[in-house]
Amino acid sequence: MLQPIFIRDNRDLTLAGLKKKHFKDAEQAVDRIIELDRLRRETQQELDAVLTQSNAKAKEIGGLMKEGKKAEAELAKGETAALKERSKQLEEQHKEIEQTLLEELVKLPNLPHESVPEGRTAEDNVNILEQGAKPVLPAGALPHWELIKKLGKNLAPIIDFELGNKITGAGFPVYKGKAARLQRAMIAFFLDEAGKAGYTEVQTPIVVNAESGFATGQLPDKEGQMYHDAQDDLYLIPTAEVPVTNLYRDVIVPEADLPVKHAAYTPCFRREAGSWGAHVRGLNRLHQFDKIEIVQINKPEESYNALEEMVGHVKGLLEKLELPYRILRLCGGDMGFTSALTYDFEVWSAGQERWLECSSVSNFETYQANRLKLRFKTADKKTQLLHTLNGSALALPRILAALLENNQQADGTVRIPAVLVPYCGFDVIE
RNA sequence: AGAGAGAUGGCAGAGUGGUCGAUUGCGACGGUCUUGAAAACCGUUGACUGUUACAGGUCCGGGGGUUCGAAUCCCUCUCUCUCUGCCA
Repeated sequence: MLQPIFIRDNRDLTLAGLKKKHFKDAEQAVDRIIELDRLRRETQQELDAVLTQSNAKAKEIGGLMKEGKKAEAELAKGETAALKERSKQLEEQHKEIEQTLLEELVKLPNLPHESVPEGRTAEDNVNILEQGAKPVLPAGALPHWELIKKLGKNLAPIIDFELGNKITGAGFPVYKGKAARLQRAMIAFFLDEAGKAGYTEVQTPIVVNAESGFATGQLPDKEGQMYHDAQDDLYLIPTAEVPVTNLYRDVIVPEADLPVKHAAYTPCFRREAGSWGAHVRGLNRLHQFDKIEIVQINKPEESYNALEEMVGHVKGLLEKLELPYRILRLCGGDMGFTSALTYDFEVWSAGQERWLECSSVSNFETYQANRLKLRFKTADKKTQLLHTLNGSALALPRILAALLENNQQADGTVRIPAVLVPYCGFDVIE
């Protein structure tokens, strides 16, 4: 959430940023916020003045009572009625204005960093790096949803969508045998790599309350994308970003503890309402998937270095997995609501001859921190909002798809990259 | 799930209607002393809002109420602890 004080001091900057994100009716929204903020302060000042008077009166009466001057005290009491009524009125007004202001603020997305390219759709994202050679597949190579049917011997298919349909529904596959083992291996590998890079592992709940959803920006913006348990008003997390970042809700972090770096493995749940189509076969889009997330909390002046460090970490993972990938700097129109700068990683899926998004690394600057009330104390003892960042390192299903497809061999088996062999205990899936 | 107790500043822990934003202890920070450190002593030490800066205002789990005045009384919600039940 943007701060009203920033918006009022930087109206043109705000408008330019919103335009880059293709936010509709920005001028109207911004001016309404500025006006509401002015009203809020005006009402606050008037209310404060009334409260000052009534506080003084109450003290005066207290003094009189102590001295036993009952008659005078009673007289003074009579003078408080008008003040009381006025303060009640103003308080109500103030509360209402504040509520409206919050509702309006919540509608504004984060402002993009200056390096964010102009553009409206994924077509306009800027390819900043392409790394690794696309493999040349043997004759008869298949996309993963075909390939899995031929793998697993008596367990075939090793990834079973039909079984998932039976016990839950579409988008909830069942992994069997070496597919299950390979996923477990990747989880351990990714967590170990994060640990080596200084990220402290955490295990958090995977259902969260509405406050948590609000603080990281999923609510109210993405309400319909999360599974919701109405009975207890809890949400299944769409990403570990939500619980991990919320560990620091309402926290003033000692400067010496910065940067905070965490890694977490969790299942992720996404309703993906209305996004099913021809391109989402197999593992390409699921309602439940596993992901290792890295999260950083850092001082404003350090956060873009941290972002680069996170990008470097994800690059390292893909290179160790021997997967060709590219990095895109997302354009204003394609970025997330809460992000100031996002890099997407896409892995080459040779069986489909497509790029698949497998990681998204973002700096949210103070947008989440403002909602989280996540701050630190500067050397001159001022409290200041921190910056939050996160990235996938990595999301499993599309990595799994790429591993299966890219490593198909002429004999129909799949080779496992060397780095995972110690983790899974086999070097080929047949 | 049933019965009872509780929720106060970084922590511990006072405060049951009137200068209480809150006694005290610990911790932290600054200073004196010391070759240095410890000890001792002195001082400082919450957040939000607001102002050019003061001032002012709000916050004692959340919300509501009583009162001229609430950390203190009432209602309600949430959470925690103890006992009983159930249970991976």
